[in-house]
Amino acid sequence: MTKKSADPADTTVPAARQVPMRDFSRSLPMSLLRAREAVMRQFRPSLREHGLTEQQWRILRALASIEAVEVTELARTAFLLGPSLSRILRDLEARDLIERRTAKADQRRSMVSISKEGLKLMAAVAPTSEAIYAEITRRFGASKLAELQEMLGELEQSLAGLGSADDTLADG
Amino acid sequence: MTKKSADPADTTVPAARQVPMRDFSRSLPMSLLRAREAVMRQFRPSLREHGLTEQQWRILRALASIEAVEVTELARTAFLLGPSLSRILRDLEARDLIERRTAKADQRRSMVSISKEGLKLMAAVAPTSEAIYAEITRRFGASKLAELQEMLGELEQSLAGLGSADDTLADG
DNA sequence: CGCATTCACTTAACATGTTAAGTATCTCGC
DNA sequence: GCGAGATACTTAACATGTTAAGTGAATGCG
Repeated sequence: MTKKSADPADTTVPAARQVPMRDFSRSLPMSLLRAREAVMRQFRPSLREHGLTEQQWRILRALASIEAVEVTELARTAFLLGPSLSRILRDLEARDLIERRTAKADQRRSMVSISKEGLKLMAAVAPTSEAIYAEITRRFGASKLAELQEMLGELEQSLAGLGSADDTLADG
Repeated sequence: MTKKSADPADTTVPAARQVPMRDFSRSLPMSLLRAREAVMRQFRPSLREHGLTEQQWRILRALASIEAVEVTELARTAFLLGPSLSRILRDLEARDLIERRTAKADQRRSMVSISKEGLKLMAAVAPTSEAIYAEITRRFGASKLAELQEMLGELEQSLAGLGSADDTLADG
């Protein structure tokens, strides 16, 4: 732990230390991953008590503020890929937390909405969830939190359209 | 795509709009998730070309700077859970990218190190990876990037020891 | 020593991420 | 109105995340 072992005079090195790269643990992806994990660790226990995973909760929340959405738009909102969403919707429907009906105008489209059961579950989870979020805000600082979110948004913007030319998740 | 289809005249509202919560898409977990995805989207194609996943790459990078580590410490460094690491090490070993030997002092421990093949692969991937990182830094701004990482670290610190009392991943 | 406990790791089971292929429906040009 | 292409989703296949249980080896205590 306290042993750096990055000693230039270390002659016992079998193979390593030959590929020059940034310190791995300080890379941006790792920072983001660790930060997000630190945050989600706070929420998971509460969600778990209600039999919900993080993604299922995202979907319910996305549905709570609207009447009904197509699957594709829901995927964009909840930031899930189609296949993941497809599976989760199947399960949520089996649990009667959501409802699905085929759009009249376009038989390909499936309109998804939250059910009465789903709303009841949300009402049960929301207070705890909000309390946790409030505690995180208190610990980190509200203004700092806002600033962080601002920077995260800017980072996203910086990289928009850099990757694949056909970024499906891009905001039309 | 350009069709919103959120018809206000749809009087068939089933249930929604009854659970008061923050705007879902502006929650901290979502911001972190989107930001990280925006970043990783840049790296994945290059890694994929070399037959590596993001996690495999994390492991190789973690191994490149040391001689050998126990699996448990590697898990902490690469920020992977034991079971995931166990599987990935099995695969990387089958591909001769890493080597494993049981510790003499403690037969339970398994010492992992990167192989010559692994180093060769890293040497092949590193340039592109560094170039991508440089481009991200250029786009977002070096000082802003440093500031962001600083804030992410603080966020982590804020939440350390809030979740489970026995946070195994805590830095000793 | 004997044995319960702890430890390091693996396996198992289920859920999601990710890419590719499949299916049904729609659109459009002709 | 028909057939090629686009669209909206689903299924499939493989890899990882996550939790729980299993296995073998070390520790500690009587």
